[in-house]
Parts: sequence; C-alpha cells; structure tokens
Amino acid sequence: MKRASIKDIARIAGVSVATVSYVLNKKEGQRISEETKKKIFEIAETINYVPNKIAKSLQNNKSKLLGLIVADISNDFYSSIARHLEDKALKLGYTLIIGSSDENPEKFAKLTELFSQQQVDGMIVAPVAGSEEVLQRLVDKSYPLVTIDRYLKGINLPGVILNNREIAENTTNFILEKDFDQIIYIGYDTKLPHLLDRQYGFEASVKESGKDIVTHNILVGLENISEEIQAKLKIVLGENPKNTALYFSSNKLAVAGLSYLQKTNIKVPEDVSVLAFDETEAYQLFPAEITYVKQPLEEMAHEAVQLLDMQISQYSKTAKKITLSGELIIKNSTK
Amino acid sequence: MKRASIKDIARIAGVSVATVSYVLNKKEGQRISEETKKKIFEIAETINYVPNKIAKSLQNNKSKLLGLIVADISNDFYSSIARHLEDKALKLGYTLIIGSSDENPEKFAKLTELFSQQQVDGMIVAPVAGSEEVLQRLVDKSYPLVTIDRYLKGINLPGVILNNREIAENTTNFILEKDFDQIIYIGYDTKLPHLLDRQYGFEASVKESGKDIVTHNILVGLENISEEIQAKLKIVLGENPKNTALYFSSNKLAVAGLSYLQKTNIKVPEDVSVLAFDETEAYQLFPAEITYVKQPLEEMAHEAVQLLDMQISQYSKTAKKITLSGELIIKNSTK
DNA sequence: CTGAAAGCGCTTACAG
DNA sequence: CTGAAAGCGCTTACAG
Repeated sequence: MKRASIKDIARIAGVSVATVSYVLNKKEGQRISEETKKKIFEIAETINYVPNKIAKSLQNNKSKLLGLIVADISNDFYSSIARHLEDKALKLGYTLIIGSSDENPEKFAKLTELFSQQQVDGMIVAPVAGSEEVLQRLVDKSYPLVTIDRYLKGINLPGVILNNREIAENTTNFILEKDFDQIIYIGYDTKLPHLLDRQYGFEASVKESGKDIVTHNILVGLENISEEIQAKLKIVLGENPKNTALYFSSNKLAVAGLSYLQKTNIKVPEDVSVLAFDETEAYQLFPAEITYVKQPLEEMAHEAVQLLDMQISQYSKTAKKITLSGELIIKNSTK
Repeated sequence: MKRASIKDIARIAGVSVATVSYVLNKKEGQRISEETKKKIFEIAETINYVPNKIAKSLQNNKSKLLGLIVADISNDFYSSIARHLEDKALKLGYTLIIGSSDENPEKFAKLTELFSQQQVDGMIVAPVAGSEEVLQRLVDKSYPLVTIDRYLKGINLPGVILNNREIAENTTNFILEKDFDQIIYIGYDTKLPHLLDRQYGFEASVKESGKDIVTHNILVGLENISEEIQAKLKIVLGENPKNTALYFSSNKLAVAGLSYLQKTNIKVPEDVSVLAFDETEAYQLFPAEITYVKQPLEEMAHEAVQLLDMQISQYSKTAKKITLSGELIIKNSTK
C-alpha cells in the first residue's frame, strides 16, 4: 500500500507542503493560523499519517540510528549491555541496529560497512582482534564511534572501559590474603587487551605478593570452552583438590568450570574457592553463592551513549576514554 | 565530514550521475564502455565512496531494515532468538532494529510507531497483552508483520508458533506415567495465550488421565518472580516433599524454582522431579541435569524471516501460520 | 554508449 | 500568515 505523505495532507487541506511541514514539526517563528493548524492535525490523524524518517534523514543527514556491534548478542553479558544501551539510546531519540561479529574481523568489517551504508549516526562497538584497520578508517573519516567492553592497542578510540588491570589486581590480592596452596587463573588464549589486562593484573599481584604459591594459567580458545576447561581442570585439580582457588576471567568460563565442579562433586568453598568476572543468573543454581566482579553495565551503557551523542552533536571530537570501576561482590564461594 | 556521493564520482570522472549509478549497480542492459567502468570503480575506491542507502530507500521504498520487538532483549530466550533472526535476516540483506517492550502495551505501541517511522520493511514481534489494537492497525495498513513465540486471541496474524498445547499435553503425560503423588504446575498469571495453552494442556492431560493425584498451580506475576516462587513453593512443598513433580512453564521460572530447591537442599530427582520449558545455560550448574522442552529456535527464526520476506515481496498476503514442534529432552531430573 | 530530467518525501531559506 | 522552489543522494524511463 502507498503510505500517506505530507503531500496528501497538503492537497486535502488545500495548503502547501511547506505549511504542513511547519505545522507538523511545531516550528515556531512561522506563524500559521490556529484554524489551519487544527485542520492539518485532523487530516494527519484521519489519513493515518506517519512521517517518513528516511526522507527526513536524507534531508538533514541524521538517521537517528545507532549501530551496535557485539561479539554475540545471545551472550548474557552483551544482551544485558544491549538492553541498557537500548534504553539510553531511546531516551535520546535513537534506535539501535544490532550485529554480532562472532570474533571474526571480516564479519566485523562487513557490519561496519553495512551500518555505514544504513547511515547510522554512530556506532558502539566491542572490537574484535584484527579490526584495528577498519576502525582506524572510520576514525579517519571522523565517523562517530565509541568502544565498549573492549579496547585495542595501537589505536586511540573513544570508549568506556572497565579498570580491568586494577580490579584484577585488587581481587587477586583478596584471594592471596586467604593463603591458598594453589591458585588457578582461567582465561582466554587471546590477544584482546582487556582480557590480557585481567591476566597480567592477576600475575602481577601474585608476583608482588612474594608468596610461595603454586599458580596455573588455563587459557582456552573460543571453541569448545566447556570441554577444554573441564579437561584442563581435571589435570590441574586432580582427584582430590584441597585449599585451591579458581579465578575465572569471565562468566562463560565460570559456568563451564562450575559445571565441572558440580559433576565431580568438588565442594565449594570447602575444597575449592571460586571467584569470577561478571554475573549471570546461572550462578543462582550453584550450591555456593559465587563471589564475582560486578561490572557497572548500566553506567557503561549510559556513558557510551552519552559519549557517542556528544560526538554526533560535534560537542566533542577527542578520543575521550571513560574508565569505570568493577566491584567485588563477596559471597560464600571464597572462604 | 561530508561523505562522498555519486555526484562527486561523476564530476571527477567527467560523466553523468546516471552513468555512475548504472556502473555501481552493475546494471546490465545499459552498455557502458569498460574504460568508463574501470575509471568509475577506481574513483569510488579512492574517494572512499559508501552508497547512501537512505537515498536509495527513499527512491525504491525499501529500507532493508527489519524491526524486532521482544519483551526484553536481555532475556536468554529472546537474545537467542534475536541472534538467529540476525543471521537469517543478514542472509537476505536485512539488518535488524531491536526494541524491548517490557510487556508494556504503550511501549510496544511506541516501538511499532518508531519502527514504522524508520520505514522498516517489516516487523517481527512478540506481542504483549493489550497490543491487539495496535497490531490490527498495522495489519489493516497491510504492514508486513509476523509474530514470534506469542500470539493473541481475536486477531489473525501471520506468525510462527510452538505447538504449546500439544507439547504441554505430551510432556504432562510423560510425567503422569511416573505416578507421582503430587504434580505442581508453575506458570505465569497471564492472559498471553501461548502460556495459557501450556497451562490448559497440562490441566487437560491431568484430568484426562483420571488419576487421583494432587495438583497445584502456582501462578506468578512478572515482578519478583524469584521471591514469589520461592514463597509459594515453600508452602506447597513443605518441609519434606516426596514423590513430587515440578512442571515449570519457562526457563526463568525454572531457574527461580531450582534455586529454591538448591537452597533448601531438596534432592532432584530423589524427592522432587523437575521438567521445564526452554533451555538455559544455567541448567549446567544444577546438580541434576534438567529435563526440558526444547524449542526449535533456529528454525523459528528461519521461518519468521522467510514469512516476513514473502510478505514484503508480495508473494504472500495471507495470515499464514507456521507451527513448529517442541521436543522433550529427557535428562535425569525426572526419575 | 551516455546524459538530462523527474521523482522518492521531506525541510527550510526566502519572498511576498 | 503562507507558498514556490531548491535540495538531500539516489534510480530509472526515456531520448539521442
């Protein structure tokens, strides 16, 4: 069906499209008679007029669309962020286009291209390894952009980030104080700086403590996380682990690891203590309540949208970074 | 910055915009010299030309945007669906705009309005109670639309749905065969037909079986699901439940309920058996593996996008419904 | 083989 | 108080 346009209204009302446009946009300055206004509103109502934002976009070069690229929208962490971003964006009149990169730089590049074609006013991205060039190109074109969750080395992008290194150090110190015989860091085999920061923070704290303690790093790929973690935990923990701490650097890893502890009947926190990054409702189903690092997701979303909106409105063109603090929520999985 | 347009290319190449447009869109019929073609492609490349889909949209009345409205994108179930929809949509050249309704008909209406203004080519919606009128209006305007997960009474919309009633009956029969003393259905206090179908299916099967068995319905609101379920389970299960089955009609409910069993140390499946609708990775952390009804999410997404695309392309204007079957995945939470 | 021109649905500076 | 007209970046039927 053909949708009603401003032209239809003008024709029916017997005025010009300009007048209709002025009235519908409630422009001051232009003084239109109350009578005409009323007539126009009535007609718009009855013929079910819906403004065509596309036409408006073309005119004023603002689509009111924001592109969001995450690794995978079905991941708890990202869908929570997406939800908060959606709310914040809506408040400023933006709607969200989403795409999942699957950690694939080609797909990431394709999504930026697609979004760019769709004329999004800006993008919020969780960059993948190998996407430096694509992002640099966007920045060079001064495309409004803000990173979230992640950041890349060797390229300076505006973004909101967690104090990964610092919170990793603090939380590792928290663990160290408890005098475990063995501490195991479970992370990703990755080049992504935000994850490496967690790992290095962990390692630095252990080293600094000067404690004579056994540590292991279990680093897994992105495929078969569960299988890999379970196999490696089996080796490192052995049959009868005692006085050991597990430090998981993400909720996905934690779920995989906890599942193993569950199956093998290893007691938390009696035998093994557990600390994890990020929340997930899954923790509710584990016998012990999990001590975790809480990321301020809502605040992150708020700052990200804010930062982006400022770039879009030209208030700011600098690669401003906002660092937010994680918070250790201590439960009973760490004795 | 000003983005390069087709006009810039034309000017530099010394040809008309029409020629550029033909070349860039690889239109046959128009026969342009290889030389001109090559020149145009080169210029497009060097000045970093990105086509403006907005302009194209205005011209051909196709935005290649699909609107997705779910109850809450941060919900596991919907973010999984969203992921599949994203993939399917991308294959057909569409990108996805998302919005969360929060079960609020006003917000739902606002989102449809917003998406409509953004000229989405069609919408995939999980309708909320009270959104009948808004949806009817869209249908009347023959706006391409398909429902997913949910459906409403008294309005005939194209959509893909689960065989809720049937799978509820079948799975209830599965439970009934096991001769429990008590079976408890945990569902929502709702008017949403897809959930009522599950409840009625359960009730019908129990009745039909003619078994002299105690049944309870625990129906909760949307706020404080956990607290409400836990309080009610406490009353119904008592201190020392035996030979009882719990039938959860969603994964959210199941997580809340399982969390309670966990805390109160009620053994699954020794004392209480559990069956739930939908998966969630959270189940991994529960001591017993949960028997659940698996919805074919990928297939649903596929059919939904297909159905929508057919409407958009005018192949089909009928309110076609596609019903897919749930599958009972039997694990050891049901003894 | 290529171009001039109209048009998609709006906005807005300008004129009256 | 209101309208004619140009323009946003494209596409496409038509003419040559």
